[in-house]
Amino acid sequence: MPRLPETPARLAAALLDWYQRAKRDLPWRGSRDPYAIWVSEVMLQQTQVQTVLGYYVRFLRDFPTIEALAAAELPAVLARWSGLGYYARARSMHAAAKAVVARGGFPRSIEGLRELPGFGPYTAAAVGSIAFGLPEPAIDGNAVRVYARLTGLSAPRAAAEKLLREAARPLLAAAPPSELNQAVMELGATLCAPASPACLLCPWSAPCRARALGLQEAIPPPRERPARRPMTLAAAVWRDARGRLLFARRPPRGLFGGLWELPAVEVSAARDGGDIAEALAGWLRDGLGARVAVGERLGEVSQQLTHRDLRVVAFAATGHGRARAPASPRGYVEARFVAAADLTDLGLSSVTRKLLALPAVKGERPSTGAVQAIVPSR
DNA sequence: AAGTCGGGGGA
DNA sequence: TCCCCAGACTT
Repeated sequence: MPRLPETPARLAAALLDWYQRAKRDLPWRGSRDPYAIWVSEVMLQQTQVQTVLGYYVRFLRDFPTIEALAAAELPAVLARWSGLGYYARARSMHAAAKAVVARGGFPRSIEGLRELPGFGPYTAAAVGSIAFGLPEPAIDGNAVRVYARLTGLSAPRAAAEKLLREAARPLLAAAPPSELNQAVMELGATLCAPASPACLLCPWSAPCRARALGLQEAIPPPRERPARRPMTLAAAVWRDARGRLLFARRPPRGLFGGLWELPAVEVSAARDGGDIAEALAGWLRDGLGARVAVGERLGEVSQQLTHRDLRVVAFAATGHGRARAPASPRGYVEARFVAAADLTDLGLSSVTRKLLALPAVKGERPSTGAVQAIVPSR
């Protein structure tokens, strides 16, 4: 069990003195609104401050209160989340907003908060301490690094989290919980960095056990991460006579759950050009029941995910006669043709935005005649 | 306990 | 290219 190297009172005093001088001015700092604090905590999960800033301001502008969020439709919420990633966060937040409004306000205990969708150990502690002053250590990636170095604990992150939460608990009784938790995370985000920590500026450098041992760069050990597997998709760029593009909505769970995208099918990564087009043609016929031909290859985009190396190849699809959106697209919940002006209302992933930005996709016009039809292979 | 789930910043 | 980011949820 890791132990604090100093009295909680002294550690807290040194940290808070530094925090008052060094803290960054961020939009959610100083807000007393539990809803605004909660929104920031959810957006900041696995996401750096810099990335969140713009999303946070726009989200609170469109959903200024928890009542507004609870009353909104999920597609509008996903549209505001578009590009931020980990879309389950938006789905959970919407569900939790409904629950909070229904019960007349946030629970005021850690256990109560933990019952809300999307409230794990960290988020419950962060919202509980910052909004309600509950003395619960908020253990995020920054806090693990700071506390592990302070106490000299060298253990894998999963095990370290629980141990450090208990080791840090006395600190939360020695200072205002809101300030203390935020100060630890600020320290981890600005000075106590994963590599090359700025120990000379750190308020805890004197008591820091890792520094005393010269192990500040070795603690905590790097996280094991799974290999990225390649994944190749073929996407159809299919316009109706009015130039609207066909989009399909993915099922609510799983990768890109609930988002809209150009209808696509996964193909073997080993296939190249012609083969991918053939696979797409077969899927358009069998999976969409679409009477279309696959035409020109319009380009490709790629996107690195945590565990996947995503590559999407876009092909023009050309219909015979009047275009009609498929009623039951395989692998999707629904499909419809969407005008360019209406795209801002849809939750789109970043890779879909990249596809739409391809010159050959943007510039493609409704086709009027001859296409290079590709006969699906059996 | 291990996988899954996005996307980007910074070295 | 690699590591990580104010993690949660499923299996």
